[in-house]
Amino acid sequence: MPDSFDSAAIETAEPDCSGTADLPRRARPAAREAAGGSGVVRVGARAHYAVVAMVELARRRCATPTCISDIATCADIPPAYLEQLFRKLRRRGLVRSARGAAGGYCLTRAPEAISVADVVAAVEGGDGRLRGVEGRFGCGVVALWQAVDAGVRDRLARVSIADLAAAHRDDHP
Amino acid sequence: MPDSFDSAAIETAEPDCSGTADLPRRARPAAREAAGGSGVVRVGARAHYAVVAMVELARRRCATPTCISDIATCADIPPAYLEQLFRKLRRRGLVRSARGAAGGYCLTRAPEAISVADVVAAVEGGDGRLRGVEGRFGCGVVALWQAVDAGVRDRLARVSIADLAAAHRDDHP
DNA sequence: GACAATCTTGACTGTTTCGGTCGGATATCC
DNA sequence: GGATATCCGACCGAAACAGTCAAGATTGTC
Repeated sequence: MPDSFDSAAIETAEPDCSGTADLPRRARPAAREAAGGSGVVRVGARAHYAVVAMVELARRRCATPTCISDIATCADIPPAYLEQLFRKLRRRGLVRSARGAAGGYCLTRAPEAISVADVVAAVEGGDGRLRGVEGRFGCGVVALWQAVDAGVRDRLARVSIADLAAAHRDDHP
Repeated sequence: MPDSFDSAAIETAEPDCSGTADLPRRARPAAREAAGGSGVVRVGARAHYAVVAMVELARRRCATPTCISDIATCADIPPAYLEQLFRKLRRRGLVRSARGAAGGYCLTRAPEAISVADVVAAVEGGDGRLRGVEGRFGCGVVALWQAVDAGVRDRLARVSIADLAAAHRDDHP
């Protein structure tokens, strides 16, 4: 992992990834929003779900495809919602799908070759650069926003799904 | 300016800050949203307006307070909207207000002592840390989001309103 | 003191985004 | 052919966002 973001500072709540198939799915916290503390960085459920799902997919070896409900129950993500996320991931060529019985998804590349930036861009519809504020009054201000965004994009591009999977394995050995 | 975010790469569209008091105010682009290119950094109108307004306030020397309509017309911000932004800035102690005729706002501290992070936090209601995703499944993922957010906050804390005002002066000498 | 300029406050509105769901169609394995 | 999966689009409620409005309070100026 290039940058050391200390994952040791986070409390480890073991997700109990096997016997929670029939917990009250409606009673879970509906809004899992993540508005930013900085007021500029905002990680929504979409991006978070997508990255977690990809990490989960990386943990399973790609011999046989993994179905959505597996990952959904394991990572506690609404299956129907995860489905439409995987659709976007597939359209971006990050996962491959197998239809029909015993179907599912698996990564198209090695997890080392998939960056978090890739995943987020796929699911957020990120077409690239910072939109909306370009070329307006306060050029210096706009330049700042763009520089910040570029920095974040650069950072996310340097972290791979494999990195996160390894960190996850360190937390839950 | 600590970090060099190249403001020279931005085209300079002179805002013509004097004779535009009566342009068709309703006909301007209504939605000035700024969703992020990285999918994680999002600068909305609130934060952008607030920073621009503070820079504009820093450009005027604080001998006499500046009224909202001045800044609003100059920076092309809806006055009524700017007003409620200044309210939040005042509650955070970033600006001081003078009521009555010939009233207005001015900075409470030197612009060198006000960071962009201060302004954004004031106007976004940012109470500090990244909310929402803490302590959930995918600890490594959460740690990444938090690290990114901390990096951005740190960067914004290192850029002062005076820095931006100077950059603006360089663009429009 | 009247007047005008300005801040102060809260409520209000219309649009967009977000998180999530639903129903059906299609493909594949047993 | 049935069970199991992906696929697809439409739909929904709630929240956030950008912006407006209509009062009232306060002060300088004439």
